[in-house]
Amino acid sequence: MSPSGMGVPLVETAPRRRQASVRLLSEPQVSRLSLYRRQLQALPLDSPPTIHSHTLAALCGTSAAHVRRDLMTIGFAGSPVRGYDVEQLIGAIGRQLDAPEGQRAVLVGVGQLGRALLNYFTTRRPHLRLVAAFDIDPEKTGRVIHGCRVWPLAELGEVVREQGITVGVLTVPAEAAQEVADRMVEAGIAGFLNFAPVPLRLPARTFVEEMDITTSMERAAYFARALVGGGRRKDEQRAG
Amino acid sequence: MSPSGMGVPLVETAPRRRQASVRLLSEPQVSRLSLYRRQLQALPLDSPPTIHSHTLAALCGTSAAHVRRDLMTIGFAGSPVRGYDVEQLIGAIGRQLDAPEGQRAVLVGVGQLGRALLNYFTTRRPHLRLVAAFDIDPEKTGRVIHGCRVWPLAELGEVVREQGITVGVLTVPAEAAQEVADRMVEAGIAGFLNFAPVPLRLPARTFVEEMDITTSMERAAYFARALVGGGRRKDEQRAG
DNA sequence: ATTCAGTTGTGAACGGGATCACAGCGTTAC
DNA sequence: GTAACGCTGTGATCCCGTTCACAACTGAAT
Repeated sequence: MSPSGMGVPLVETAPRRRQASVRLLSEPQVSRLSLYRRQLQALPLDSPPTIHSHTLAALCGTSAAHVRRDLMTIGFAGSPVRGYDVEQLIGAIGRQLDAPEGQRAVLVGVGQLGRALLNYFTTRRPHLRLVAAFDIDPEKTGRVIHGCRVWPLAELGEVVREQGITVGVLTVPAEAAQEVADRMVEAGIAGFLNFAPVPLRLPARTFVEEMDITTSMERAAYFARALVGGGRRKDEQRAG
Repeated sequence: MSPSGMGVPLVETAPRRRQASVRLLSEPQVSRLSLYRRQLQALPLDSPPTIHSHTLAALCGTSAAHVRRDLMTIGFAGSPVRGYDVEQLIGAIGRQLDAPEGQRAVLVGVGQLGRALLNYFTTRRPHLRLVAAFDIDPEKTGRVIHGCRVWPLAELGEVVREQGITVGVLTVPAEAAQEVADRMVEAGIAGFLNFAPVPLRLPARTFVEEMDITTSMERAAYFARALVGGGRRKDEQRAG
């Protein structure tokens, strides 16, 4: 589906996700920390001010050892009996994950999925906000969708540069994805959420989170089959 | 927030993704194979009938070694000079990933995101089809959205059981996710795509693909920052 | 004061996916 | 016919996230 057709160079390709030169946190760690924080923030008001690794693990579907290891990595200590201070932990995670000055994101491709995501994000946390949307269709531009103004695609570079935006959500058709992504990189976007069903080929010092729904669906289907069908063929054994 | 509030049991938790007792393919392998197939099917009509590992790797953003290893795993051989036969490879991948009789999926939660996903999938491949949607809101039920009928949530069990559906997409609010998921499991669904921002706690012999958009966004933001900001602090070195 | 239950912090071991490197071989060119 | 190129198939290796296991410690109970 690449626009360049079959003219794919024969050079050996690099793995699709580049890492930071100095990587404080691993990818899964960032995911888990993000989840820890969200679960902690959603705790009822009358819950105790501290929480055990057990409990947090249960809330997040991980193991206690995992939680302890992650908190150790970010240098957050707890009390052997009381556990971890919830408020302070939320702060510590924020200090790791969030830019002190906050970060802004744009969304490109205001189709149905794009609109759904705008809805998802515009009312979200202040440290990471979707501040603009873009589309090539003149019918869609100018409007404000869920509190987010839709600009013509042509102005992407200007808006992104002016506001120092670093994160981008791609919800354009597959054919347009690579080209649009290139323009976003050029404008200064370094972190991508790619919902287009095409792997992006981007320069190093760029991070792409592939949100390939079709592939995810096929994974779910495959393992659904492997789990229920496969279990009948072979002696059942607890996962572990 | 888990409906059970703080009453989380103190038992040690298991890792959140259970594996098949006999696992033919690993999770990343299934993802890649799914992608290989899609890219192969999207090849222009005038492309050669065979393809090299190099080329396929470039199309999919992986390495040639990776491609060869994956195809070796599914027992598909190529010619040392011509490469892999495209048609046959597509067939071989299908034989691994697809159920011979096809698989059906349902979607629960016909909000904006749910509708966008319905749009995405109803016109898709025959081997994995979204055949029904469910919602608790009487206003939404009865209608047909993108060729997919919306049923009352109460009839979920019946429909899923009758049609032997094994895959489910969850696009309900966080508060409802766990409860709905439990009902889906009970009805026979074993593979989940969970878009609700809550980790699901499901029995073994069940597979959950967490599609946590918020977390993914925070990941993208974190690494965007680590890549462009972190590189200035430390000596730049190629990712490797 | 002292004991004890239960939790944290962390070195060490484990496991598995990614990558390397090269032998083997089919195809083409001459 | 023969040589040589370049791709495939795969054992071996590497690397890193996960898990284990236990010492150290804290606070409560007595």
